[in-house]
Amino acid sequence: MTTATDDELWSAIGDPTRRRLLDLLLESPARTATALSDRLPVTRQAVSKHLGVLDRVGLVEATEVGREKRYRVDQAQLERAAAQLQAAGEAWDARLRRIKKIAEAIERQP
Amino acid sequence: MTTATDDELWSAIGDPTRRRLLDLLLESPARTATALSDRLPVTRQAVSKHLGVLDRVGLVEATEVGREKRYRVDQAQLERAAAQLQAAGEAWDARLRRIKKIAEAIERQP
DNA sequence: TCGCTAATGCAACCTTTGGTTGCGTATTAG
DNA sequence: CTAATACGCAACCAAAGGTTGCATTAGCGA
Repeated sequence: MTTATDDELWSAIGDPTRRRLLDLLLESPARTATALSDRLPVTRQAVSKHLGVLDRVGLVEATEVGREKRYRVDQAQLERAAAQLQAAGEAWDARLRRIKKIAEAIERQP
Repeated sequence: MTTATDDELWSAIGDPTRRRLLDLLLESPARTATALSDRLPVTRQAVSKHLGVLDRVGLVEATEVGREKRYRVDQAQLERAAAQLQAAGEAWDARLRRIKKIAEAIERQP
């Protein structure tokens, strides 16, 4: 149920800082690494590395404007990621329910 | 939207090996660390450490039987985690939709 | 135009964490 | 009783998140 491609996306959005980065980019697009680092408890370089990761998996894209580099979220990709999160949650939920049923069935016949 | 407690659970289920571990424990409960490591590409010690993490956040619990220690999933806790996953996915989805609407509205008025 | 400031990128380094190997201890099987 | 098995602890390794320091380049005001 957890494929290799899954893991790539997971590790990308699995990091708290990267999640907050995506969050910030969603509420105000086209921000630069420096601007983003102002709103996070980490340095610009850390932010820059994270943006690099997000860029490599295609969750964000950047356009260079003069001396600054503005990032924005790739909506389609993030939608894919969000869908996978929901699916993962639902999958576990379903399995838990199945197991709970089995457990109850066993309890009913001593 | 992403609280501190969130992060604890995220980091617990954010690791691929831990996710597979939970998966294995769901399909056949009360397995030992050694048995679990047989079905994973890592050593018993690695599995043991992961089980320690999962135990600390309350996702699994262990009962000692003689020389072995059997682990099982805490259903209530995993349900909480699964719910958070779904919620996170839905939250991002909702924000994306909102932004998409705004973008379209802007495009319609030149 | 000149020089200063602001935004990036690159590199070295530290720390945490997932992972391994090796060893010692305890419990169970023969 | 002895041997095999399940576990825990400790040292060690590599990758990843994070920091500091420095070099580079683009914009802006005098």
